[in-house]
Amino acid sequence: MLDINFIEAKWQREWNNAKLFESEINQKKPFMITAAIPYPNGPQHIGHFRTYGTADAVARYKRMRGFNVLYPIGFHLTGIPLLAQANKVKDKDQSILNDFRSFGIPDQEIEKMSDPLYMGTYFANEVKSGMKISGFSMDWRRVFTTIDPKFSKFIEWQFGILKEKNCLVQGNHPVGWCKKENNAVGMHDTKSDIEPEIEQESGIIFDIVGEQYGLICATYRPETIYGVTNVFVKPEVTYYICKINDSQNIIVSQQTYEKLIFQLKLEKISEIKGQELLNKKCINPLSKVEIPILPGSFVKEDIGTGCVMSVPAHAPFDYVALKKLYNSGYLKEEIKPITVLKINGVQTEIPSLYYLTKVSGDINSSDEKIEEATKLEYKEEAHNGVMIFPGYENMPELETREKIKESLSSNKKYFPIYILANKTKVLCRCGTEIVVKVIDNQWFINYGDQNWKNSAIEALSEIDVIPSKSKNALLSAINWINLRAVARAQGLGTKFPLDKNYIIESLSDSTIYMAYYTINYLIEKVSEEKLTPEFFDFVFRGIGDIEQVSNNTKIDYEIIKKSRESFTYWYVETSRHSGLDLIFNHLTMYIFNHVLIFDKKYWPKHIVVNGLVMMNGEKMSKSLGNVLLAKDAVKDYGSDILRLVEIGNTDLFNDSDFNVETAKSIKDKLDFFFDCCVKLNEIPSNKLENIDYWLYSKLNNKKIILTNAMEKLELRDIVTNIIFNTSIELKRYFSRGGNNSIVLKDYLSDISLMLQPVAPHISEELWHVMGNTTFTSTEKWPDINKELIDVKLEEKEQGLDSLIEDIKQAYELTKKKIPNISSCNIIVADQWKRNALNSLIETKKIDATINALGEDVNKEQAAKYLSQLFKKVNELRRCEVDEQEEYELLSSSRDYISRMVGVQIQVQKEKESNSQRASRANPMKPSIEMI
RNA sequence: GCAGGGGUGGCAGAGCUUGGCCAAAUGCGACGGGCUUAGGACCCGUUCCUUUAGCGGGUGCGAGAGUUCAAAUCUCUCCCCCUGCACCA
Repeated sequence: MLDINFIEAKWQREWNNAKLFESEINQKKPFMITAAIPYPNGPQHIGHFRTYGTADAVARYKRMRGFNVLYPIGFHLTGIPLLAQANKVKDKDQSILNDFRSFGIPDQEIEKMSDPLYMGTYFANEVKSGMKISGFSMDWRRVFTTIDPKFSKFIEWQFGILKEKNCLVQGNHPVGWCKKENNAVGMHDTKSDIEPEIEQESGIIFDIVGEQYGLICATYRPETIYGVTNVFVKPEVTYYICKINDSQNIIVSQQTYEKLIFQLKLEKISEIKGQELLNKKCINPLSKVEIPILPGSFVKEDIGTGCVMSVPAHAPFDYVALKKLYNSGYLKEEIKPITVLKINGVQTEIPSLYYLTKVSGDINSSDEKIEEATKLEYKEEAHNGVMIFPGYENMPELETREKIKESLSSNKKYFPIYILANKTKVLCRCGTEIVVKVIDNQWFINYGDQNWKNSAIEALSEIDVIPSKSKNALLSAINWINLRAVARAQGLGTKFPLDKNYIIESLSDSTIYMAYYTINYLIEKVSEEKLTPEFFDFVFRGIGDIEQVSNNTKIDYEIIKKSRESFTYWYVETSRHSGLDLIFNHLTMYIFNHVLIFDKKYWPKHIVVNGLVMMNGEKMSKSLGNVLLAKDAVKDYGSDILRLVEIGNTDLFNDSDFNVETAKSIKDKLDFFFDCCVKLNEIPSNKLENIDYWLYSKLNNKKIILTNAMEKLELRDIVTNIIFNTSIELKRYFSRGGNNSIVLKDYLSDISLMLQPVAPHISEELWHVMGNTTFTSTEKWPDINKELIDVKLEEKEQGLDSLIEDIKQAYELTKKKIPNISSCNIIVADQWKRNALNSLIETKKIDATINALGEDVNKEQAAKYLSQLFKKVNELRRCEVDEQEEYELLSSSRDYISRMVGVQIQVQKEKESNSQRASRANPMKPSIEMI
């Protein structure tokens, strides 16, 4: 039995002593692998085995393939969540305190976590120790965090380049906002962690006839402007007349005014009751038609602007409201809906009525029904609708929307209005309702720049993306990404160089940090103020003269030289491991920033996307209540087994339980391998027999499969092949009478070597038990010996297995009828049948085949046989084993078959048998006769 | 809505790129049997339906249609699910 904890600790000690993973420049080809750095806002849970275990497997495999491998790690402390969490601790938020206690964190530590930096550092250390006991082959000398002052210098340098290349632009940007705290509010700052969903609406101004002010209506569908028949206001509501953008006057409801002042420049002039607007008329800003202002009881005074433009032909609510007004007698004359768009194939005068009827509603329906009709209509019209209004004929609705916005804008009758689309009100932690604020002069990184995009696409075309289907996603991400806001008001991180009141947003400060690993331990003794852009320019871009850089920065010449050497050595062959969820942000930004900053030689080469599993420890803890901490799991199961489980089982985190059964079954298999290794010296070494060659053949096939899987990172295949199939093969070898230490030792040695990437500790242990004194970590990946692959031999063994299956079934079924069966004849098919089979496959013609068989064959018999075969002529497979070979195989395996099926076995040849069933024999599918 | 990825046996999950040993790997589960005082572990078998001993036959990989001698695999249409959509790591 393997004592997992003992051997893991032992080998970790050995690796440390030998400094196996401290990577320095040498003659070998470099390979640098980086995995997304953890965000330490909690203890490390077993999910990390997927990300870092996978990267570790690659690192270990590449070492065995002769590469000089660098696998560094850092910690990402930048951002808001730590701050938000620290605030919760400060506020004594019970749920977070309970969470932390359940992780076994002492109370006095939790208290100190009201300081976000303390919390981050604490958990970073936790995660680090979790990684260490997991035995990941990282170079621990290179650890840093994204809030290290020196790293900040590096980021400032990066942003200097972004600025210099005109990649930073300013503009307006809507954000969730707490007016009490005067702060931008993201998901982490709201009650119950609700993400504020900001949507854009169109505000359209309708001037009022004879007045100095207009109404501003909010709508999702400005393209229906030509279908507007009237405007609704709510009579009992107070409206404010205000000046917008120091030019025209508009009115909005009092309640929406309070929100809109955060988006539009509004200056209140006076108040007016909705009632007072009712007798007035206003002007459609595009068609210039005069339309009435009508009372709308359904108008919500706190949404949009409190004024609604009415399009009865395309909005069921408007249609119903107008009908009701007419029925009540308020309107003397019915207002006729104006239809402006149609859907091909749908015949209707008034679409809103059509949809109302479609959901089996009428004008007396409940709001829910009308809402349903509205949604359906909006959806179908947006999808399939084309305009019928003169001037816009056949233009799709969405295209028209943009056109109309433009026309309105040019008349200054259009203003974007942002609303929160959340179903319920979003509250700040302090209890205040969140509003949308448009921030002026927000800084963006302009990923929309076409030249920049082109370079990124060029780079992507050279990147080996695993799995390859993710390459598509990356390409569309590159095309899609546009402006990205880069400055944040709060959180930990590097100050934004162009406005020191802000902090660089945390995904933007981690796009090129991998390059920093190549130098950070070299500049350990350099004080941060010396780390000027000149230094980084030289090290990472080769700009300038080293003497001069040294003189100007006062940094030691040797340090600069080494840094440059280190970067240029390591950063050529880089592999990036990241999660599927990061394709649309981090990985895309990673490519963009690399192509902007570095020479082509140092662009990304290899991206590995860990698919299928969403890593979200937080969710795991809260919804499932079953966080399995890495350190506990390692103690219970061992790092190697966790690696194998994680790699072999994708959907671990979708299940509520850690799959103990799988872990156990893997442990059993490993124990079995271990026992085989231990017993190796009790096994004699003999002359090689068929079954030994069979094992060699299997072994070399396995090497092909595993090498291939390692190259393509099909890790699941690795686990099934090296754990489960190996155990099946070994068991079959023994039960088939295999007992030869020569082949076993070769087999087990290669298995233990090939275990190294995915189960490094056990790999070392097996290797060691077999008498080796080196590390598998530094051994070579086994070579494939194709000559030992014997297809025919494997075919024979497989034939034997299926024969045994057949006999067993036949035996079981026959036993019921004839209880005293004692033995079984197996009858080997004649050679002519093999010839006929193979010939039929080639010619696909029965007559030609028969003629080719020669004179000694009974043609009638052959025709019967072939006509049967011919039914499936396209599915037949050649049989390479001839009659004599099959006969010898079965004869020599009599004991084995006997043992497996429990009856005596006799082997006969078809032509020598007088059994009635003899003619049923097929090549490699002998006839069976129970006696 | 836009974008990306999916829908396979009791479950998880391969396979579909390069159509054919695919009734579909592997693991788990379930059932039966062996071993045990018993349980666990381990071993053997069964696990779509049918079958006149194995052979064989039928149905079958979201739904439907098509291409083909042949489709889980290729094409088209439809339905459904997951993820992301920006200041949030």
